[in-house]
Amino acid sequence: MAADTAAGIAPDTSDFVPSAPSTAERLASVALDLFVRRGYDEVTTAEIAEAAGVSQRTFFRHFPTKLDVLFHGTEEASAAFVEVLYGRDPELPVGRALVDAIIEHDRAFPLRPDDVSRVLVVRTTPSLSDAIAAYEVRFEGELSRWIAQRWRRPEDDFDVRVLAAALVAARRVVVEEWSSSGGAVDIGELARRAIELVSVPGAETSGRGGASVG
Amino acid sequence: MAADTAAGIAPDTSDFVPSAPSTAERLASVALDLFVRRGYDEVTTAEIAEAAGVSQRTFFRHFPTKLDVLFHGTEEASAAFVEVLYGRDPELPVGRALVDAIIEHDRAFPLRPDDVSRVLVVRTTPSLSDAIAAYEVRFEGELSRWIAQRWRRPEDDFDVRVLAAALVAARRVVVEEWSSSGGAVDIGELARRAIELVSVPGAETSGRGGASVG
DNA sequence: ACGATTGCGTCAGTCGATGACACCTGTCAA
DNA sequence: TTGACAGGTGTCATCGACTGACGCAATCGT
Repeated sequence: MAADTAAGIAPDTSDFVPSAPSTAERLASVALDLFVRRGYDEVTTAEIAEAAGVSQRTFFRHFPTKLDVLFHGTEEASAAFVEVLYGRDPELPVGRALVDAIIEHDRAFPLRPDDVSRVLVVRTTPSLSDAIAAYEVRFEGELSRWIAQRWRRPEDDFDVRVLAAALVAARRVVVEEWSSSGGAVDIGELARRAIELVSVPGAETSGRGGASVG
Repeated sequence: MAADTAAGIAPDTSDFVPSAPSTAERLASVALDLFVRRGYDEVTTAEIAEAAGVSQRTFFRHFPTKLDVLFHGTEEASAAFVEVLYGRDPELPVGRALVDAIIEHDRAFPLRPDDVSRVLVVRTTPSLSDAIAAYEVRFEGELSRWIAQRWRRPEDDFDVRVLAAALVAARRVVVEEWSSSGGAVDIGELARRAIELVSVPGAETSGRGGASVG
């Protein structure tokens, strides 16, 4: 029966119709809509599946967990951010480069309506703020790799891990503050301020000055 | 339930028998043992309940979630740490006071066998590291209050939240590093090093110097 | 002694998540 | 054309965390 909506369009070799959302797309879209209207916890995966016209089993074939359907579509932005990060001038201090990356990424990936909805859902669901924290921690590894490369130190170096953890945490607060304003405030300004608080500007350069890292 | 250990002493005029573990105590003890032996994910709440001689329903009457049974007994230490924190000299810079608190708390609450087991369980259960992150975030609020008081700023001040988040994250790495060594390394040294990396020493005092925070 | 509280058992049910099996459809090679 | 194969799906059954409702028994306060 799902073939009616999806496969029915496939043989259509004429002009491509952008309105041929995949099952995953439909699930994510419908889910976000339901989450916004009734709250994350009040919506069951079975409901989402039904609203998308598929079985619950199919839901879980596309999204390993309920949380993943909420974050569908954010992976590209995350990956892009990492890329921007590695694109920064290796001579810049870590903090400065991170601020630059946040600003540039904001330009390349401005807030979309779906992002705003997502933030709304997260902010109105206490149990989700925990999940967010867990999500963020995964980014720590990524940032550790980046810092380790710049400092020419191993990834699991204590200093590297500490700074990565601190920066990820600071960035989380920045994004929180920013997204709770709906993207109105200048994220670059927030980032600059936050990172000045957390890392000594100029103390660590690409080669690591070692000034304050005793 | 707490009556057995604390208030239970009042009516108990005879000798107090320490070998009268409450149901919660028994559940937690049995659970930790099972977790260590077979892994957190391989042990069901029903098993824990059975091993403790109660029904599964009773398990959930004592512990809202499976995670809570693992962390049973850590609340006191956490509360004590907060107390130590507020006991620091208000004139000390935030970073320095935090390091002091970590050291003093370590002296007052050295690692117990159960703590070591807990760390082992957490470290061998990937899905739990996420949960840990979530747990840690709750501490952020506490630290925000503390910093806000020292800086005489509101709790939800941006700078306060950033520093709190960064410090909690740094502390998490410190505790990770320390507990993965079984408590062998000097946690004070780790803490000092980590916090020097994250906050400018001497830059912010009780009144906030504002030197590098502008 | 009596009503209230507390602790627990039992039963049934919800919800997230997974495994097993079968079906249908499109593709590609023989 | 035929047949093997893969991808996406439905159905059924089940697990495991967790909750609500009801009832029983020991204990506690007055």
